[in-house]
Amino acid sequence: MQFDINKTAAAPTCATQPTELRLSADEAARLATLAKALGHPVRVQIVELLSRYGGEVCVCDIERHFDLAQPTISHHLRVLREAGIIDGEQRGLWVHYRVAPETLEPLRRLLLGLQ
Amino acid sequence: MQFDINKTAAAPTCATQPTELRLSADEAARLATLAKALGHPVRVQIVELLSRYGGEVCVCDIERHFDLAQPTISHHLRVLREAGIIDGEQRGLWVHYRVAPETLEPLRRLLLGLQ
DNA sequence: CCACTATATTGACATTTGTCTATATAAGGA
DNA sequence: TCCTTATATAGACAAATGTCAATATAGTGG
Repeated sequence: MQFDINKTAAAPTCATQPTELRLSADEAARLATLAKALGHPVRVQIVELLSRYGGEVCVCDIERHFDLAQPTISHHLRVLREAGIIDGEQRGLWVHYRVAPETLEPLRRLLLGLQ
Repeated sequence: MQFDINKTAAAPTCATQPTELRLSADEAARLATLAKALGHPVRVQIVELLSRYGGEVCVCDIERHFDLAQPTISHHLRVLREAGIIDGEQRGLWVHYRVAPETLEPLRRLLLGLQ
């Protein structure tokens, strides 16, 4: 066995207090999922739009606002739906979407806490 | 020229009112950038942590909370920094990060509007 | 049952993201 | 000046994302 004869004096240590996480891994993952679902301009527009026309917005109307193929809009609606941020309801041939009001509450609380 | 003799009766149309976007493309893009930067559990944890220890958190401390290689943490800090959500300041060998309080305001307002 | 319409799904493909290892940079102390 | 440490950057690579064309699904009405 050898001594480490080249060992130098201990480096100065960082002066800050050690911190602790408050969010569980699950909470952080849930918040990240919500934020990620809002992380595209088209989805931001869709959610903002739905929020102002409570429950009465048809996919055929949403599509008009974007220069994107229909399956692309359908994809963005699915991302929001799977995150629980919006809900769709069939009405005859059409589907109407609305914002699910409770879903974004944890993210809202996070952002208010960061203030 | 031909008549379309197979033309059927007009389909029923969707009964909902046409809607309008309120966000400009730039506003939507900015909001999406902020949300996307928060769209990873590690970044959610980092921002929540920084918000509770205002301006006094060393990278060396942040790293301790995650089972990830140092460059990976550095990458997440960079994503948050480039979105303007956090700022870093060199302190000797160390770098301290803090939340930039104004940056997330537009996202906060969006979420409050969705309530 | 058949034709038509609105929306969703599938599959392909380029781009972006998250992670790592290796290396660079910059600050401090001997 | 040289060594050590903290953090950042570069590069590689697998996985996820955004887009489209093609197709499937489901509802309406003849």
